[in-house]
Amino acid sequence: MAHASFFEKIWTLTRAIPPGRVATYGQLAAYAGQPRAARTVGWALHSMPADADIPWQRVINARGQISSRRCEHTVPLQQSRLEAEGVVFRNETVDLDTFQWRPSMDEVDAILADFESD
DNA sequence: ATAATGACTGGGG
DNA sequence: ACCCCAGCCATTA
Repeated sequence: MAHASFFEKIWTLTRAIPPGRVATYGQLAAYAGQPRAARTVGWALHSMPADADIPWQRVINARGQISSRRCEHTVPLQQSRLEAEGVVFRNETVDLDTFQWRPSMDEVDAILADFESD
């Protein structure tokens, strides 16, 4: 993987989120090495290649709610995609205690292994 | 090199 | 619990 950009790390991490689980922007930012770059994660997903097979719907905000109001992906679309995977919404909110993806540090390292050897 | 731009977040009121 | 706001930071729409 040549010159691992922050965006590429975010895309790779997003692809690793299992179906039926969700991750938050801040969570992925931290895994990518920038705990304070949550906003940049949203940008990374917004600018991901259209042909890439990335489960963008599995990334939501720290409140357990969908934050895609401002982009082409409508909230209903993201919610329906998640519900199709088994994620339950209650009052437009996902219970993070139940559905948040919680990989071990080792798993995260393995997911990003391709970037480390740069 | 600078400024602008968000699919954010945590804390305070 | 809810709303608001200042701080955040990689990338360049």
